[in-house]
Amino acid sequence: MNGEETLDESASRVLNSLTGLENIYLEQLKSFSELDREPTARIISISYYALISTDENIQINEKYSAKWFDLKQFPNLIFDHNKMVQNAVTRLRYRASTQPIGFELLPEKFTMKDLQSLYEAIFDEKYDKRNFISKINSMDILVKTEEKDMTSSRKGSFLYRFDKEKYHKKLSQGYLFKI
Amino acid sequence: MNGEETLDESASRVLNSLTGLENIYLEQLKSFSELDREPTARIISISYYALISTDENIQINEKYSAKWFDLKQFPNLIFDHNKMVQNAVTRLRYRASTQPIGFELLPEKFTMKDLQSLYEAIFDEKYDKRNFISKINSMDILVKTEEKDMTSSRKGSFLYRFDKEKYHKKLSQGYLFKI
DNA sequence: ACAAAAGTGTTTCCTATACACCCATGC
DNA sequence: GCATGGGTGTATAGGAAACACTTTTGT
Repeated sequence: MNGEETLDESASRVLNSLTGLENIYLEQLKSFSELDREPTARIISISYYALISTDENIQINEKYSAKWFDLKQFPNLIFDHNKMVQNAVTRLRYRASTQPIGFELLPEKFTMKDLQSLYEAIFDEKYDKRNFISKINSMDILVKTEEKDMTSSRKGSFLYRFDKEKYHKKLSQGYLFKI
Repeated sequence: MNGEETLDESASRVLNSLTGLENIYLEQLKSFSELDREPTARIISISYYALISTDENIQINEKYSAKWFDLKQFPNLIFDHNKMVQNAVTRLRYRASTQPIGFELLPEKFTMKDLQSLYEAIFDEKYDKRNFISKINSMDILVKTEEKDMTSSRKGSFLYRFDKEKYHKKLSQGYLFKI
C-alpha cells in the first residue's frame, strides 16, 4: 500500500490496475504474518476478495499475468496463497448466506435459473428449483420484469431485478436475510 | 509488533504483559487503516479479541491502566476503538454460534446453569432452561460428572465437562456445531 | 408431434418453541 | 414444613425438504 490510502482503497486500486474495474464489492479477509511466508523478505499481507459480475467485460492487465481459474480445478499457488483462497471461499459462503451479495455477481436483470446456478456455484450444492424459487419469493426483494430471456429456451424465462430500496426498507424493519 | 513475531504471537505477548495469562484463545478481527484514525501519526492497527475464563485469577498490569467493563455500560473509547469493540462483539457472536468456544470461558467443570448464563450473556438473550438443556444434550459433547456444585442451591447442581475428544471425533464425522 | 426448458403446489418431516410441575435439601 | 434452585417431558407451530406434472413454443 501507499502511505496516503487506506487498505480498502489500496485493494480497490490494485483491482483496478489489474482489471480496469471500479466500484467493485471488496471485503477484507485477514492478515498473513508468518515469518517465513515468503523466502526473500518479511512480508505481511492483508487479503481481500472481490465480487466481479459475470457480465463485466474484463481485460486483465497482462503485466501481472493474472488468470481466471475455476475453483474446482485451480492450480497450486505459491507461499501461503492456497490458504488465502480457502479463507476467501469460507468467508464468501458466510457472507452469501447472510447478505444478498449474490446480486453483485449478476447483471442487473437475471433469471431465477441464473440466481439458482450462482448460489449452487457458491455453495457447491444443488437445490430443488421449486424450493429455491419459493424461498427467494418469500424474501420479497425481487421485482419481476415484463421481459424474458429468450436465449436459453423456446418458452423464454422472465427476468428479475433486485430491489435495493425494498431490501433496505425491510432491513430497517428488522428483516434478516438468510439463505 | 516486533520484527520477529507473527501478529498472533504479538497479540499473545501483549495480552500476557497485560494480564500474565498464557494459552488464551485469541482471534484476529481486522485491520483498521483510516488515514486520520489517530491524530498524531499514521497508524494501522490489527484488532484481536480474547476469551478469558471467569475462573482465571488475573492481575491486570497497572502500567497500561487497563480495566474491565461490562459491555452494557462501557465508556466511550478514543479514536475508532468503539468500532473495534462492536466488531469484536459481532465476531464473538458468530463464532459462538458456530463453534463451542463457550467452553473456553468456563472452568473445566461447570453447571448447565453456568453454561446457559454464559450464552445468555454472549447473545444478550434469555433462554428457556428446558429447551437450552435439551439442545446441549442433543449435541452429545458434554460429560456429566458425579460431582455437584453446592454453592448455589441446597439441592446442588451437577457439574459437566466439555469432552474435546468426542467433539473432535464428531467434527471429523461431519458434525456441525450450531447453537 | 415432439423436444427442451419454464413454471407451479402439496405433503411430510423435523426442528424450534412454548409451557408447568415435582424433587431434593437446608434451614 | 417451607423456601430455594434443580431437574425433567410433551404438545404445537413453522420452516425445510421431498416430490411430478403441465405449459409454452420453435422446429
